Amino acid sequence: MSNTKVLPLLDAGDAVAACCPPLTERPFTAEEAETAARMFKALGDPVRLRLFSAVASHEGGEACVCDISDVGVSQPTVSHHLKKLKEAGLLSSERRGTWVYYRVEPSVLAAMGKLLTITPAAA
Amino acid sequence: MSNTKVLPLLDAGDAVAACCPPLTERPFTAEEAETAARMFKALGDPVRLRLFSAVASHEGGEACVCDISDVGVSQPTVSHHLKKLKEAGLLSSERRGTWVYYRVEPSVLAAMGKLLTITPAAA
DNA sequence: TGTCTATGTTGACGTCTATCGATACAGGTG
DNA sequence: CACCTGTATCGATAGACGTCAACATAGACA
Repeated sequence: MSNTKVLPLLDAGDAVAACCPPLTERPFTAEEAETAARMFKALGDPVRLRLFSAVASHEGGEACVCDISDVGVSQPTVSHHLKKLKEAGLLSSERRGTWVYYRVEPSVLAAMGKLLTITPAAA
Repeated sequence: MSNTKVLPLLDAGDAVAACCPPLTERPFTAEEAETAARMFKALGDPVRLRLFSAVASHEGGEACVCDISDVGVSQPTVSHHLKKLKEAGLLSSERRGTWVYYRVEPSVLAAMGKLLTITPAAA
């Protein structure tokens, strides 16, 4: 908490997109695991997964908070989870007038999908 | 081995494999999110991710504990994390003589990959 | 039998995290 | 300006989690 000087949100996304080979290709290094685990961890909470899925499946890949906040937890908790997803590089946000819109980072989604690819060599 | 039905490991794997559409297809229900989040959470720790990657990339998709336990934590911690991966349905284990071998569940890996597929409708 | 190695389990400890109510901030409307 | 709505932050708290040392268990071998 004390060492949160700056939040490198965009860097996180880029790092994730480029960091890692498929899980089945070779053993991850400590660094690769650290980077990739950050993403998996972000999706490792049911509420966050529902929020992320709601945004990802929304028209245009973006959604207002008011459209997705019906997940059974309080408003501060929703805000907290959206922040976590942002810090993990999975979502970006933009305020337009009264409402705040969250959007998925497609490159990150693709990178995660590649991680779970089954390589011919390992199969 | 005694047929203790304590841990429904295979059920967890099956549930994961069949539970969920791509994240971008429609908002997850609470139940779907609960199931899928269990997997992501299991991979959301750097040590577990390294262990899983080590097993998945090992010859034949299986590895002895002794081959993968060099991840910078104590032996009990390695055992603890392997257990977690087992409970999440990502790995299965089998004792052969002195050593215990862990193997990846390929169907689960494929199911997770499908989760992260970008559907044409959402793109 | 006893001993050695490989792996799992237990119990404890410190840290992280999900959650909430209260509050602050931002922007629209009157 | 004041007021209302949508969203973020703060502070507190209960529970989950990662880690280790100590101990337990399973199999191989003499």
